[in-house]
Amino acid sequence: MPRISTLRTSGSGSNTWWTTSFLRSFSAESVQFDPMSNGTQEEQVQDEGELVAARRAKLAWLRDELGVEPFGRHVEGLTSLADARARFDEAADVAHEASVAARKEDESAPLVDDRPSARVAGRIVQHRDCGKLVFMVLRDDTGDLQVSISKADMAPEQFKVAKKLDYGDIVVASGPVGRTRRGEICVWASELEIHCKSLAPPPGKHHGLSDPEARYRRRYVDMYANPETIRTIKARSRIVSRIRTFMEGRDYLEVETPMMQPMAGGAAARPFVTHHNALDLDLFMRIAPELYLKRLLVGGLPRVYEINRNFRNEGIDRSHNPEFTSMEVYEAFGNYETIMELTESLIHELAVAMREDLLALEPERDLGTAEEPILPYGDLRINYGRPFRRVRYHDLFEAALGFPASDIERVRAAARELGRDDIDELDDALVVNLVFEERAEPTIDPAEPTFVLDYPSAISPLTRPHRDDPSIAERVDIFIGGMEIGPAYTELNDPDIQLSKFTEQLRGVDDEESTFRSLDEEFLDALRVGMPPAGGLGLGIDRIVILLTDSASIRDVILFPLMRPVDAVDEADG
RNA sequence: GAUUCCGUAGCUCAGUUGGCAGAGCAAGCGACUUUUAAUCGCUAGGUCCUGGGUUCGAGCCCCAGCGGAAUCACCA
Repeated sequence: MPRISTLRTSGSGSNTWWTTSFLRSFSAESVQFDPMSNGTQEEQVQDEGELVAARRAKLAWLRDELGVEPFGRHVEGLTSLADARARFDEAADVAHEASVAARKEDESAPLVDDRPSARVAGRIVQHRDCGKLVFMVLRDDTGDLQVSISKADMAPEQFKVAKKLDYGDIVVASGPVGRTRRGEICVWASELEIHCKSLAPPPGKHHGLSDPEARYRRRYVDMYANPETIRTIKARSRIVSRIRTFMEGRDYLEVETPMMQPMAGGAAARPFVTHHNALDLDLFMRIAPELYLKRLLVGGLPRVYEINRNFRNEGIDRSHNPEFTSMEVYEAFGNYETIMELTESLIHELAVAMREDLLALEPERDLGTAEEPILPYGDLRINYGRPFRRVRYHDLFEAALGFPASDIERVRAAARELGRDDIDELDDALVVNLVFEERAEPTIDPAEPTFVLDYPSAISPLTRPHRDDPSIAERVDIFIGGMEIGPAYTELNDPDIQLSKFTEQLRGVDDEESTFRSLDEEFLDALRVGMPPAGGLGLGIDRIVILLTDSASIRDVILFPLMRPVDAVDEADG
C-alpha cells in the first residue's frame, strides 16, 4: 500500500469529520491500489507528500461534498486586476459606508451602493481566514489585488470554499470595488468560484522562489512568485516589437532565412549538428544568417533584417546561452557609417521608450531626460544620450597603453606581461588585438555607449578594407555596460577578395574545425552575380534586453534557458 | 573544459569541536466580521543531493559522482 501513514486517521483527538473525510476520499480516489502494480507506480504515489495529499483531499472534498468542479470553464466579462483597482470610486465608497452606518441606527434607512463592480481572476498569493471574513490577494500579470469576503454577502457553500482555498489556486471573484477599514482597495466578493485547484506545494509566501536553479527549471512558478520575472518578459517583448517598428519605419524588410544549413557560415563559432533522415544529410544549426541575407541583397532587396535565433556550441555564462537571439541588418549602398547612425538611433530610441515605461511605474525616478535617458544597470547609470562616443581602435590602444600599436616591440612586451607564453608564435596583428582586449577594452567607460571603429584589417577577414588605409577595416563594435553588443561592417563585395579571404581562413583550421568549416561555393557564386556595396550589422538582442531591463544574467531574459536535465545520470558512462 | 563556492522540511535559511535534526513561513485541527508577512492555541512534516570511506558515532572530516552559481577559457 502506498505510504500515506503520515496522515493519521485515528489517535489524535484533533481530527474531525472532515479530516477523515478528506482521507477517505484521498485513499479511495487518488490512490488506486493494485496488488500487481510494480514498484515504479508505487513510488510515484509515494512522491506525493503531505502537502500534496492535503490539496488532493480538498479537491475530492470540493467534488464529493460540495459538488463543485474545481477545474473550471470559459468565463466572460473578466477585468484585469489593475483595471479593477482603477475602477475604485472614492465618493461611491464613502456614500456606501455612510448608508451602511445609517442602517445600523435605523433599519429603514435606504442602502446606497453605487460602487462599480468587477469580475476578476487570478492566482491566490495570500489567504487569510479570519472567521466570518476571508481576505485573499490575487495576482495576475497586471499586479495584485485583494479580494475580501464577508460571510453575510456570500452563499454559504461558496463561503465554505473561500475559507478552504490554498495559495496557488486560481479563482474568479465578482463584486463591488471598495475599500476595507484599513483603506485597502479590494473587490468585496459576492460570488467566488475556484477555476483551478493547484496540486503542487507553493513556493514561500515571503521570499518567493529565489533559488536560481528552481527559477529557471520551473519558470512557471518563478513567474507568479516573482512579479519582476513577468515584468522582464513583457519588457523584452516590447523591446523586440519596438525594434521591428523602428526597422519598418526605415523601410527594412523583415525576412527569415534557414536555421538548418548544410554549411555553418557567417561567423567563427562551433555549430550544433543535426541530421535529416530522408536526405540522409547532416545539417548545422546556424551560427549566423549572414550569408543568406547577403544573397538577398544580390537578388535585389535593398534593405533586409532578420531577428531570430543563432546556435553556438560553446560555453555558458552570464552573457552566453547556446541559443540566443540576434538581429542582423544589411543595407545596400550603406557602409559602417550609415550603420552606426542606424544603431545609435535604434538604441537611443529603445532607451527613451524604456525610460518612459519605468517612469509610468515610478514617476519620481531620476532617469535623465527624454533626450538623454539614463538607465540603471547594476551599479551603473548608463547615459544613452546622443551622440554615442566614437573612438578609433588605434587611438584607444594608444590612450590605454601609452604607446602606439605600431610599436610592435613594446606591444609584444606588454603581451608577455599578461602572462601569455605563446606570444612569439602569433602574428603581430593577433598580439596587438590580445593587448587591446586585455588592456584597452577595459578602459571603455561602461556607463557610456561607445563605438570602437577602424579595427585592423588583419583581424577582420570578412570586412572591406578602409578606402584610405587598407591596413584598417571598416568595422565598428559597440560596447555598453562592459558588454560587446554587436559589430557592424562595410561588407566585402569583391568575390575574388572574398574567395582569397575564405581560403586564407580555412588554411589556419585544425582537424576538429575542418569538420564544420568549408568553402561556401554557393555564396561565392552569389557574389560573382554581384552584390551591391553594403553596410551590415549584428546586434545581440538578449544583451540589449539585459541592459535595458537591468538584468544580472542572460538567463533572466531568456524564458527557458538551457539547463542540464537532472535525470540524465551516468548515461554517458560505459 | 578549469578553479572556487553552494546543495538540510513545500519555500527561505540556521546547524557550535564529529555526539538525539532546528527556526520562520507554508500545511492539518480549533478560535476570530476589517486582515495587510493577520493573530492566538494544538498537531504533523527530513533520502541532510547521490554513492563510497574514516570513526564507537558523520549534516559536519576524506574520495568519487550529479546539479547549480560565480570567475576563467571558447564566443557574441
